[in-house]
Amino acid sequence: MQDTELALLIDRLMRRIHFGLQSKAQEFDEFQVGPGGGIVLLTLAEMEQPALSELTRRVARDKSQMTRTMRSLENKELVARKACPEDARVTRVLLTPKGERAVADLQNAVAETIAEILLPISKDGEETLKSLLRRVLS
Amino acid sequence: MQDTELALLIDRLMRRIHFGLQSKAQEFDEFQVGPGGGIVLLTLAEMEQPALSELTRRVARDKSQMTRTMRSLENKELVARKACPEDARVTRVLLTPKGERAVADLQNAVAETIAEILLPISKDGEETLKSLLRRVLS
DNA sequence: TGATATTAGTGGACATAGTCAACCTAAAGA
DNA sequence: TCTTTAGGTTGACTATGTCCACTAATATCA
Repeated sequence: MQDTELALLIDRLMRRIHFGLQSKAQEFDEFQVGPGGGIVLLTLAEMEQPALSELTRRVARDKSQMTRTMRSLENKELVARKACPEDARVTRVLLTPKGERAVADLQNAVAETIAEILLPISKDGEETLKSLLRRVLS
Repeated sequence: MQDTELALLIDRLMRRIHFGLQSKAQEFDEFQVGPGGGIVLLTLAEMEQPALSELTRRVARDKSQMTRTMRSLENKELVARKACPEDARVTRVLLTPKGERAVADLQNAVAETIAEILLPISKDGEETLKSLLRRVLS
């Protein structure tokens, strides 16, 4: 028996998160970064001034798209670029103070949404879920 | 501390599945249904001639987009529409024999991809993961 | 050292997917 | 009957994704 269930479950969960966040976008997305910019910001917040290429690998998007997302975030003054002395090809990316605030808002909204969605399972279940996903993606 | 980890994990897993499938698209996606059509076909395969509106709710897409996806699948003769006698507004959707074959190919490819991705965790872990997701989405 | 690959990043062109509003028809409710 | 609601379609627009070409800087290795 072919097991395709997981793929459909993941897709549906993704949509749930998406709609949950969208419904409160007015309250938290004051800079209108949208889903694309949001993922980049949240990921960036977990890294230490990564090279753009590292960030790109982490979010698993095309580098050309990342160029455009970065430009948009830069125009909103949420992120900044910094030259890398050791390697003139790379640009390091960092959050501006304004970006830090945007990230905090994003984190609140995402955490709230996730909490709502995870209501049907226990705290233990949630931890198990995350630990399994972490292992899969490690 | 705000927990946004799950959202990022889900996003990354989604991308993994996406790339895994894309890399073997030539082998299985002979009708070029792509990710959008694929999700619809797989979901449809699990339902009994649903109304288009039911299918739309299940995959959580906009109804206008579903109209277009359906047209594309219909042009490839993978799905067919059927009038509903009880309610003249609804159209029921069903897989054609050709569509059934496409679904079988899709299922193989997806199952194979999922299996590769889930290598780091045990069979038990996999079951736990699915059961947690099922409960969340129930 | 110098020729050649590789890597980081940008830009253009195009395809796919998502969103929103208007619209039509059929059914349900008052 | 009049009004409301649900199922579907269409159009227009935005956002994402993908592919390819290109520049500049570094690595590799003869």
